[in-house]
Amino acid sequence: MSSPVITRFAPSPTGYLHIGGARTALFNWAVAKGQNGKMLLRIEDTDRERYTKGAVDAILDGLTWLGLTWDGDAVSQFERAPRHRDVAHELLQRGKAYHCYCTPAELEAMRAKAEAEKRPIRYDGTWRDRDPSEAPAGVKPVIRFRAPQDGETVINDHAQGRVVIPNKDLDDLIILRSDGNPTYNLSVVVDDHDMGVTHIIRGVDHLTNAARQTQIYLAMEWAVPSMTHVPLIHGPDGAKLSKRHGALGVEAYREMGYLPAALRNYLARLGWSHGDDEIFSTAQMVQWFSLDGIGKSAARFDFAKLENLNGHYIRSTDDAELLQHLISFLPHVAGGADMLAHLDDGMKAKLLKAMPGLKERAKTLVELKNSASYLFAQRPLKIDEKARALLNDEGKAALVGLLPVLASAPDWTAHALEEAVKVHAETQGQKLGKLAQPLRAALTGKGTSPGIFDVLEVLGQQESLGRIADVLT
RNA sequence: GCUCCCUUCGUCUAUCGGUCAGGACGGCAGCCUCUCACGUUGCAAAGACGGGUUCGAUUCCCGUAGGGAGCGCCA
Repeated sequence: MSSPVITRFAPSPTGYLHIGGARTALFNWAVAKGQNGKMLLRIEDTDRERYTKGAVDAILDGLTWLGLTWDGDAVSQFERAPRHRDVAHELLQRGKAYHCYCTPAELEAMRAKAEAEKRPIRYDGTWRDRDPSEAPAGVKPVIRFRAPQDGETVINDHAQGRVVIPNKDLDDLIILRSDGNPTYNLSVVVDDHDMGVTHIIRGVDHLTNAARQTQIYLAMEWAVPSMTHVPLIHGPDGAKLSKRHGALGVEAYREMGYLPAALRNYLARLGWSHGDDEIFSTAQMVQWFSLDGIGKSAARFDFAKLENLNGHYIRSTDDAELLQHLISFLPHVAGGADMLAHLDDGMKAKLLKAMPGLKERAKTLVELKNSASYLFAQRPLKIDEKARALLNDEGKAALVGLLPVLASAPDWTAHALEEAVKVHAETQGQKLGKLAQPLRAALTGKGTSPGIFDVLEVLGQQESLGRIADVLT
């Protein structure tokens, strides 16, 4: 019986779930699900100056929206500080750590000097072997880890391979601040150990930390977990993903109208692959997912591909389910609240009927919402004189003559109504569609059309339309 | 500056020494069509560069160039 797999996602509460973090969470989640293990959640909230409750909630909301569930309660790293302190002191007793009395000013000077002399910026070990009796009065010491100076530290990484870092390049890091609070690298090691984490999966930006953390594991004689450092996600221009690329947190993707399933699928394919498979269900992904499939190089975020994928998911989602997605999406988009206010049971039924036609041409929920807006539009619709002038009597007569045909249309979508017109036109040997075309162009300027349905409304046929509506509903 | 990592079509990627270097998005062209969309057919498009190893390198090794990450009493 092999030991259960325990992964963890450990974000710091920055106020949103970064898209890179979302992918990291997805990978952790997939590994845990696929191995029948657990994914734990730990909030790295030790920086109290930045901490806010809202920032934590944003992360939890993001994960929840994405459908990534965690096991047990979220662990607060801050609350575990006493335990971290204990370990720091144990390290002290083991001779693996020591007090350092350098002041921040001295350290700053040390760094400046090293930089000026173009030397690597590292702590010079002033207090590493100095007798504590020489400690200056009135200076609160920090505790530094006594890192090995010779040899090398090896990280056997599932994504990066065997990474070797010379120990001479790693200095004695502070593990306990002068105010008695632990620092990140210590806390992470202690927490991962105490939480029983077997697999650490995080961004490559932690690779150097992995080396320092490995040294701490070794000093405590703890088993080093399996490590996987996944490459970062870059913006479309190849630079680090940042604010100017628009979207940052997953809530932004939500607002842009992407479906969680589509985002999961897209994110999974960014840095990970399973042969030529592009579109797969989350269940399939979980089944296929393997740390070995993770690549080494950074990937650029491609909105066009995400959009294409999202369109696919919108089209293949069940109508009723898609309606639910749309409804829960509305509060997050401009103008959505207004639509939501008019969404009584009757409107829901109409929307549901219209869904087959609507979803075929929507790549995002925003587009779905916009194209559905004709159902909510204030009647009668407006038409300008220019457009009206373009309609000759022949065209009017032809369109009005279509009313009976429209009444027999199978559903409420503009598209379906147009199909009915088409069939009629073919049957009658008339090119009625051609008549509607110039009007549509005139109404819309260009681009998407309101459809025959709205065209008729514009023509002042509300009464007839009312009758059609009765027949249809 | 120092350490580590990366480099296949524009983008995401497949390939685990021998392939006409495959797929997807995007692009272009055609079909379908009253618009958009969907669908569909086809086309263009890649191994950064230079050395090795080998009968044979995209694949293994070294170097160069370019890119990225890290180097806090932040996480």
